[in-house]
Amino acid sequence: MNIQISTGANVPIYKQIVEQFRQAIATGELKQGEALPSVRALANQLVINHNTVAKAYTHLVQDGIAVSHPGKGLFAAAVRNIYSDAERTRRLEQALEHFLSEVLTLGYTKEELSRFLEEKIAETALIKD
Amino acid sequence: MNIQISTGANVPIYKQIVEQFRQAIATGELKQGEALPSVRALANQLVINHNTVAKAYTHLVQDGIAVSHPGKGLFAAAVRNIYSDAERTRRLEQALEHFLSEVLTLGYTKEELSRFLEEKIAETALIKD
DNA sequence: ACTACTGTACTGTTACGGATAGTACAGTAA
DNA sequence: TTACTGTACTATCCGTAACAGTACAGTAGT
Repeated sequence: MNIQISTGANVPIYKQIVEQFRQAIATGELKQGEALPSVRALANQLVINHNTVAKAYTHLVQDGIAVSHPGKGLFAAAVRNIYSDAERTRRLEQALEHFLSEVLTLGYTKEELSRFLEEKIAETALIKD
Repeated sequence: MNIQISTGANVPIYKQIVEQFRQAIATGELKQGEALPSVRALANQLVINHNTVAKAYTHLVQDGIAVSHPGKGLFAAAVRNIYSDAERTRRLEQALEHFLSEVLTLGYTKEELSRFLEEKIAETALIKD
């Protein structure tokens, strides 16, 4: 796992870590049962405080995408639907609305948008078909 | 203009205001030359500090989607492309990647995603065809 | 048993952003 | 003159992020 953070971004470090592990597990880059780097190892690698990594890990556990074995480490959980169907739909709708709101101000036409989206989805790896 | 804010959200009030005016102007709900509510009027209406509204307004002006006439008020600017083509593309790509990243963890298939997107784009009002 | 690792849990401290309150000033218009 | 407009300050409060340091119990190899 190659985690990268940028301190200049307006998004907190621990959220960047959470996001990258979320994605790695969702895409299968990190398979079920595989161990995540230890809090101290990752903290040392990223030159940040181990508490910050620990904070990210608690989020991963709370989200159910990683399981904790105190004394052993953190491990990627089984890929499964964490949310209910309603929650899943709600999150999708919210994400989409946020995206459209962003794009609205850019003045793209529906055609341009559709074309761009289809392209991007097609080339996005590891979204199951 | 009916601005609504939620204090419970993790997004700052001033950003909520900016976002809603951005959208209102982009969609044409707020036409060029139309006046925005005064900082104090809106602050009073939303029961927030007028400095918070002023902060939102400075962002709108900086973004070029509203013009300020000190002593008179703030007015919706002409709808135009604020960004260069490169910047426009960059923002679109970034927004899309963020969206896909969000959705990736939800486990949607490409077909589901495509269908959902097309539907949503079609029903979204006022994106020029 | 010893050692070295693991996650977790504290106490402080520092820094920054968001929001508040209050005040002030110059421009605009009835 | 009066009442509005945006703008610009100062000061304060609170929450979050990140830091430093320490500590403890669980796990595993030697």
